[in-house]
Amino acid sequence: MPVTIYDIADRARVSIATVSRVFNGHPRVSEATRQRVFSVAEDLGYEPHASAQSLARQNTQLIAAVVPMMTSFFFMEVLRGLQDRLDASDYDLLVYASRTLDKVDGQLGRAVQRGRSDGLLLVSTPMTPDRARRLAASRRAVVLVDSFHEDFDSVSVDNRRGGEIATGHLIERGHERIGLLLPVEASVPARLRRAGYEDALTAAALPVDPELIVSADWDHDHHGYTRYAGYRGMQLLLERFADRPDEGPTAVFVAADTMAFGALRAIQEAGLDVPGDVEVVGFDDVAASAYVGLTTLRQPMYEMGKLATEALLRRLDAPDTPPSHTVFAPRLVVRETTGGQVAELA
Amino acid sequence: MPVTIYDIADRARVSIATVSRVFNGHPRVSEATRQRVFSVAEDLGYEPHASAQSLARQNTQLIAAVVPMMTSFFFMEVLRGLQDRLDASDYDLLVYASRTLDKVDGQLGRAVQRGRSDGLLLVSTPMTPDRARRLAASRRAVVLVDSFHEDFDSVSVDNRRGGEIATGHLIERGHERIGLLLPVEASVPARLRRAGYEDALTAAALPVDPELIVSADWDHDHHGYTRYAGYRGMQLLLERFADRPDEGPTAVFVAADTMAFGALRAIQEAGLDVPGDVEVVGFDDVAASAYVGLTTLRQPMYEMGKLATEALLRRLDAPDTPPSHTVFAPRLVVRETTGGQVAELA
DNA sequence: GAAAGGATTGGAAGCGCTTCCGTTTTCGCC
DNA sequence: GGCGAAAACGGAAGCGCTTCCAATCCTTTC
Repeated sequence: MPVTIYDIADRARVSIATVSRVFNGHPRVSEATRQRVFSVAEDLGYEPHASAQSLARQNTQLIAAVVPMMTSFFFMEVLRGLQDRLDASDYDLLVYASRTLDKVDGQLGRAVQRGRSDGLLLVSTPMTPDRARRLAASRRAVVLVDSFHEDFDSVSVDNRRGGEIATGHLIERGHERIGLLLPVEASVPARLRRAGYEDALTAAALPVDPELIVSADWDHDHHGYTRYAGYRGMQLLLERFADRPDEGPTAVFVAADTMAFGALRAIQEAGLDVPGDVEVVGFDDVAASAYVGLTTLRQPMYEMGKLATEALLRRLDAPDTPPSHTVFAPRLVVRETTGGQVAELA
Repeated sequence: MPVTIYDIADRARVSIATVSRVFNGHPRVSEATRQRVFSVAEDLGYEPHASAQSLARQNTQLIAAVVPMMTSFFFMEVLRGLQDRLDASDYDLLVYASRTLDKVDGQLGRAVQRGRSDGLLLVSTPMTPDRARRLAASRRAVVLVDSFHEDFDSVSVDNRRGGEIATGHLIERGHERIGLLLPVEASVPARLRRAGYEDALTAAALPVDPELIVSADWDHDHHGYTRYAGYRGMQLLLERFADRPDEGPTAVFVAADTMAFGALRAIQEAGLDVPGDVEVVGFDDVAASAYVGLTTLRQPMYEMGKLATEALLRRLDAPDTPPSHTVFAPRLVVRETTGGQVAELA
């Protein structure tokens, strides 16, 4: 039933080798036979068999993206960038989306199976030495998005600088007691953002007060990048200073917008006003942030996805280039939560 | 360099047939050789070659999801459902995400290539006769999510009923002049929601006034499912009644939450209050809706993804069952924009 | 102790395509 | 018209695995 190159070869009175050459645009085929083969193929409704091609060519035309979808918005934007670039190539996309980081290794294993994909895009996946080893052993093209390892191409955002910018913005606005809300400790980007926070404080000769810092270590769903984590975290922070309000934070840097939404709610429930009593800065600039008027740091997620794909495609046909690392600086977007204007609609 | 079953066969002193049997859990293999083969395989770091397996078995262990990502939230939720169910199987997921519906046919073509995937999940893709033909011709397992065709399994939500519920809710709250904001006309779910809107009005003996209806036909990005489309649409609607305010709408049913956000902004900019002057109901219940307090209709997106996958897997090993159709009823979630309570946090 | 019968195993033919190596054609040119 | 080189094509060997069929090996059973 399914038509193969043999059927075409028969009907077009050529060998299968020639049919194959025609379909692969091989130059050494006469125009006449090329036409004939194409027309027979058309008649029979022939379509090459992807698996057979993969096996024979030893490549799959598939690239695999491994993505812990912690914040779905980040993921979506990166995916859009990916997909847009991929559309212009003839690779298809295999997605391994895990809800938590513990599943990543399992997914990685599947993605890396021989004959499954030609290249890997690892998004927001911390590079442990073990993972690095497995990836290297798989001898596959790999590009890291939103994480870093010197052996692999990477496209990321300067989280530390972002933390510094966010905190610096609050310092400039006159705050001295600045809270920090983080997801789980294990999150690498979060650690870097924290480092930036500390950098900014230190640069301004302000103390780093552990009392002002809360990590949502109890919340492992989505690795703490949740509205609830922000809500609870903010409550905890406020409770700490319940009996000595003037020592409490007058501003908070929340390491992720999704968390910031929860934090805003908690502040509101505590009877405080934003930005009147507490100013808030987030990180990510997810879609809802503009609507809510949240000041935040925008990561060029779409561009990151696009660039990463670009890098992967490049590496795919030049495997032995030394790794390249692209770092984007996040951009501060000032909105109402730090006294900015009501944002206009895009 | 890469190790194959031949290498294992050599070292384990068995034939490749036996190696294959061992790896496929074939019962007719003695325990002794099974052990031996496994241990050799372990030593050599053997891993089956996916493409070779696909070719030999005539199946790919891949399922393809074709998804126009009109509203990213909807897509993400469905994807989560998909992925969660798939994790428990040994299928991997190929994603064809197109930004617009015109690209769908191209993606479909790729997804449907022989030897690419075993089954297809079509999300939010209107079933034209042409598409139905192509799918049928591909002889592949197909499940439709958020769309319908009698020849294929489908999992969808009753959009018409949703429109009716939304409108009915507003009617119950005493409104008689109820606006309707739609994305592009072409959108099938939107058409159904509109039909439900008309049903509800008719059932309440209220007239259907075309002046109260606006379609964002100018906005083809994301098929009109954008905040901007809602913003502009609402402005248009308000402008229409600028000179005779008492004939204008006292409530609006917006066919998608993303659009509703824009509509809320437009209402606010017009100096009107929600819900005081205008009440608003959306559709979808995306993440931001709860935060904003938008009354809306919740689609069980996650469950739909999960169920669809379930159906696909079922069909994959019983291809000749008659198609099944699952319809979920959307659920009304009352929030502030129609005078509901401030929602508590999840 | 031999025949019957089931459990194990090996041989070999695919699965559908690519590509290396030659062989046959064709064509330009003296 | 004949020669050589380039162009066009065919044969056949893979790619790495599955699986049918037949051969071999053990147990049983009488």
